[in-house]
Amino acid sequence: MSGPFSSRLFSRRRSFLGGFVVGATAAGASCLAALQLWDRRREEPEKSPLEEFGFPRAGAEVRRYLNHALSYDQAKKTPRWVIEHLSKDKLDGIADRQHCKFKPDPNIPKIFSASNEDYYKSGWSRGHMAPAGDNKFSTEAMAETFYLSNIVPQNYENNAGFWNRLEMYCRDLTKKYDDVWVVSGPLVLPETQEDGRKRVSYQVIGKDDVAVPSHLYKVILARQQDSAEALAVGAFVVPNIPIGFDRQLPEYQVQLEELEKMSGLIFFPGADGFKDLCEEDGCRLIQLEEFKLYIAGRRMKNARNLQKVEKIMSELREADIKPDDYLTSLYEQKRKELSVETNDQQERRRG
DNA sequence: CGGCGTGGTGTG
DNA sequence: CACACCACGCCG
Repeated sequence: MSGPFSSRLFSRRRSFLGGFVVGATAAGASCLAALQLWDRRREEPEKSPLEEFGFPRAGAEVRRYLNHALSYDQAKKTPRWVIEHLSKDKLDGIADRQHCKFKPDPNIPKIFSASNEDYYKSGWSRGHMAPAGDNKFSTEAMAETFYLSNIVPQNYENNAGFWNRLEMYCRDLTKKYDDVWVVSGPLVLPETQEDGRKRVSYQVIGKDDVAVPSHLYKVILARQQDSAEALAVGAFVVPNIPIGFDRQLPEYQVQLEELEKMSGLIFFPGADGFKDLCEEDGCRLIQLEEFKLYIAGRRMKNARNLQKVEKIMSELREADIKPDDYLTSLYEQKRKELSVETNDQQERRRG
């Protein structure tokens, strides 16, 4: 009689895991490797001719990282979906993207992986699905978002503009809701041709043929703790092209079921009775002036000399944007700080 | 916040 | 000497 460790049971499990290591820890990896070796030895005598070379397999279904999980599309060399959890405390930290590098995900077999060269001079930027900025609490977690398994080819302007504003909006939701879950991913949607027929076609880039999505989607699920109110959900489909600041988020909202039909995914199978996020919240994205003020603030923090500091302020003036209190105080603080340094340098030079 | 390109240094 | 890599500076 076969016990719980019968080769049959292991065989099923192995095919589910696809032979790849699932999980982020080295300990888990070596443990699974040991199981696979043991499994293969046990299986050997029972193999039927059909099984000799193994059955086709999809590879790892789900990969888990510190603050996100994803399903990887081995043909397109991009994720199918990426899910992450946001909360106020996770957005607070000192992790710095300047020390991060885009690189192939070491957990994904090379033949199924994209490389940086695929993106280089392709005309497309490397767009995060789980954003780096959601992981300021941990340098490790932030570094993991730079794995190319979390990246899709994205229009530059879209990435820095509309998609960036959408990501900021998701982070902003944590001020209003205790828990926010975000699912992001690429789509290749059919287009109607001149003859009226519909066709799916998409560009691929680099020697690895990384698929360029026609659209990106986001599903946002928000929950208020200690509240009897239903979960709020919003689904959005965004074309992978430049989108100006005059565009608002509700213009890109779709019914959750519509997106499920397009993507082939059921997003939150365990939940129902959703309220509409945009009816609940308004779904207001940051406007151009606010955006430029924010950028100016970031630049001000990084400024290394007085010349840069003044340049930031004069550029705002040219754009006819009045600095807010935050930027003004940052400016004065920075100016004081840098002029002190200049004095120190002068003293050192003298003596 | 989101990205890119380049020039200097390290390496075989 | 050619190449890889990283720090830094640049842009929206």
